[in-house]
Amino acid sequence: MEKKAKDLSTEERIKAAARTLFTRKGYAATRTRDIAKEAGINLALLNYYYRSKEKLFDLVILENFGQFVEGVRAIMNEQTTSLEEKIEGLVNLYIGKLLANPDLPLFILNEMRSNPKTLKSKGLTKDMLRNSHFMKQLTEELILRRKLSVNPIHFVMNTLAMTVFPFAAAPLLKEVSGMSEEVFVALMEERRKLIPVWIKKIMQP
Amino acid sequence: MEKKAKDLSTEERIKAAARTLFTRKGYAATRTRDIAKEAGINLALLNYYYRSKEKLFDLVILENFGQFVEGVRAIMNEQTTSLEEKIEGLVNLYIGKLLANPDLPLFILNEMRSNPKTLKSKGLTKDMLRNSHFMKQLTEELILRRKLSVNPIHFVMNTLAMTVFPFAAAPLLKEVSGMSEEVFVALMEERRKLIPVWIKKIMQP
DNA sequence: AAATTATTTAATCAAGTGATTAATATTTCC
DNA sequence: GGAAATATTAATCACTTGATTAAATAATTT
Repeated sequence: MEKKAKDLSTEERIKAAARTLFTRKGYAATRTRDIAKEAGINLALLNYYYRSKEKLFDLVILENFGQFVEGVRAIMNEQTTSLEEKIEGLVNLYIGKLLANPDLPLFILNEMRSNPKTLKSKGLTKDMLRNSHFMKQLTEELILRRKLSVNPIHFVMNTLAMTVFPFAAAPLLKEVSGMSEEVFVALMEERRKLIPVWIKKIMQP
Repeated sequence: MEKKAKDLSTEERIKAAARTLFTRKGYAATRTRDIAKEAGINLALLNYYYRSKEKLFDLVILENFGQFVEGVRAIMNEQTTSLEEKIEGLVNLYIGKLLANPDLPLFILNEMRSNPKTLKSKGLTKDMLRNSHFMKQLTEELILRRKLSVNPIHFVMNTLAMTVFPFAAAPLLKEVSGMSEEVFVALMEERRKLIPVWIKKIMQP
């Protein structure tokens, strides 16, 4: 079957609909009839193409985790960039990703809580953090050069926290602060530059 | 009926079971039969005491949001403490809360994403942040004294991010770093002192 | 002790859900 | 053009789920 220009195939439309709804609402709260309606197809086609709701969900996990970690390994293991440049790269990567897909953080956090080994089986390798050039540089900087007795993991947590948490908590932050979506997005754009500066500051002895 | 010493009533046991499962798994993924089994009761009692699954869930939301915001207003509006002391109080409050109930952050974040007005109808008032003494002190410190052109909301986000995110992301952080639960808890305890220091540092011009 | 109220249970129900299927339509291949 | 393959649909099914109910038991009140 020749696909129409600019249009997805039925198979792709089902997967896109599934991804949207599973990411936003989770597995249990998403009905197969919801997916069919979102995709604009008959329900039987979901089973025709994907065999079951669960197999479709497995695909969505694969894609979401793939998107979550895409680009990380390259940044973390670039041999010619400084620690500071790596942090800038990582922060920019994630702010860009999450502005485009604000439902992703909660999906990842929820799935990791339900199935902690998911990330390992979906592409996470040791060189994304533990055996990365980044971690080597961070440890050298903190322990050897600055003689800090603080565990370097704190700074990894802080970098991820300041970058990812605002997206996961956006509805909460908007409610407690009264800010609009526009203001929120503007703050996230500001944080591209601010977060690396803050991380640099808190690493000072 | 006289309740046995040290034992909850049937009604309380049902609510405790519901809270455990709803907080961990969410509304849709929790079956009423699951709750009945967890509470050790016949399923009909759930409807006898609470009328429906949804009403029971509403109670759990009320309790969880109540616990989430308990203590915040007092810290935020204490007239005799400094900005720094408020930050220390807030960080200690939340690290204590979340060490005791690590499932709470994701529950709150999920519920806020599903129903953004929930917090407003469950006890959030403007004097918890926007009209708080804390916010007044923060704005004064940043704008008037240090002449920073950075939106004070960034620091609120950072404080919450560094405090809450590690708990929400604990499975992810343990997986990428390889640390154990014991190491994780130790790091959280360290952060009681570290986070206020970091916040102080990033507020420097 | 009897009446009343509260609690508990097994059985059952209606509605919803994920999956299946026979039939039909469309597209591709020879 | 017909056969084969692929795609699609409405109807249906078995099972699950939240809720209900009649009956039995326990506790409380009179």
